[in-house]
Amino acid sequence: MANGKHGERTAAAEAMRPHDHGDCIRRVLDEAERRASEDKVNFTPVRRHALEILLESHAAMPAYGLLKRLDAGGFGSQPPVAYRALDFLIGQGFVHKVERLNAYVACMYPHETHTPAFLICRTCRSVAETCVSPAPAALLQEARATGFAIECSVMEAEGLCRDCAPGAGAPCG
Amino acid sequence: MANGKHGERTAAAEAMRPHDHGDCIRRVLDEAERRASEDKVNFTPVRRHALEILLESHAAMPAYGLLKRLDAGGFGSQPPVAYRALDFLIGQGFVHKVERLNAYVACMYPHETHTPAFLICRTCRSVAETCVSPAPAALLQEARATGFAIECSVMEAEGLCRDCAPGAGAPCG
DNA sequence: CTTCAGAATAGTATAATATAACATTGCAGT
DNA sequence: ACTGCAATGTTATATTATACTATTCTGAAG
Repeated sequence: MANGKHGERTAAAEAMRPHDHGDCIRRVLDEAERRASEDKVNFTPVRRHALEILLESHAAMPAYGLLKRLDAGGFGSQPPVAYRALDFLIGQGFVHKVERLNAYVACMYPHETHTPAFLICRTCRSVAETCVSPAPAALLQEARATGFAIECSVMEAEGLCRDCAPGAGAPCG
Repeated sequence: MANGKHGERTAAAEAMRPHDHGDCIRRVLDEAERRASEDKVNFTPVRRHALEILLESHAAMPAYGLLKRLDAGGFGSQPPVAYRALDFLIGQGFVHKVERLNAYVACMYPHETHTPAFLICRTCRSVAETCVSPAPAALLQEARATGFAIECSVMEAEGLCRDCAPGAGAPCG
């Protein structure tokens, strides 16, 4: 099955097939670096390291997992360390939160502002990001009808990735 | 602004306009009762009371808010009381979890299995449920392309409801 | 009627996620 | 040097959720 560990097969959208993940990381990191200097925001060591950690795999990582890694890197062990880095990275659009998992994943499309959508495997917890339209048509329509102004949306589908295909029952109600 | 309190205006889909919320509650409760007996599941007092509490408003309620109310009703004060009731209600499709808020809302369409979608006001936290297709087209397409089997999906849009229309910046990154 | 199995509830403890609040540092602009 | 702001350090606590064990209730089998 897919497992999202660095260098192994993952189920992330563009990572369904084995790929040079080193390239993957470099590409995104370079883009982030470029965007940050362009926007004159402070891409500090802890922020950069947090992004590097999340980029190691296409799987979502919980905040406390990230914190542990940051601590190992000498950036401190208290929750605000991780949450501040995440706030920044999410603000810049370099990282997304996967609400369904309460976990965080590096954005694979940092070059464009977009509304992400995720395919989440309930078995291996791999997360595939796709880059789609701002919101499902039905929601847009309902919003128009009721005078609701959509600012951002969350689209997450849970199920089984190809590699986890056979057994078990649905996780949702 | 909309506020979702019982008997006042709310921004929930069918509740954008003032309505007889008593009818609203009765209708859903009756339907739940019917479905429960049809499915031979045990709609016990604590489960029923939990649903009644959530039905009081079209806003999402956190688990510990529900717990407090259940405790006030004599059903116990420990977290499992609320989470067990929620597990049941969600399993039956009578309640949805709003992932973005980590909060729970009574389903307004208990008569049909469906994938819910929500419009969440970031100011008044009102939640409007709409009843839509299983997943956004783009996700379905991506799923097909990668062999991912979608079992359920989450669609949540955050923004400003009509009543909260003017000021402030976006909450998302 | 008794016993047994399963569902539901009660209760305890703790895990996991997230933020508030305040102190300190370091640097850019004046 | 001073000042103002962004970032970081630190402590504490809030919020959300689950694991686990024991007990009670109820209905079906014997």
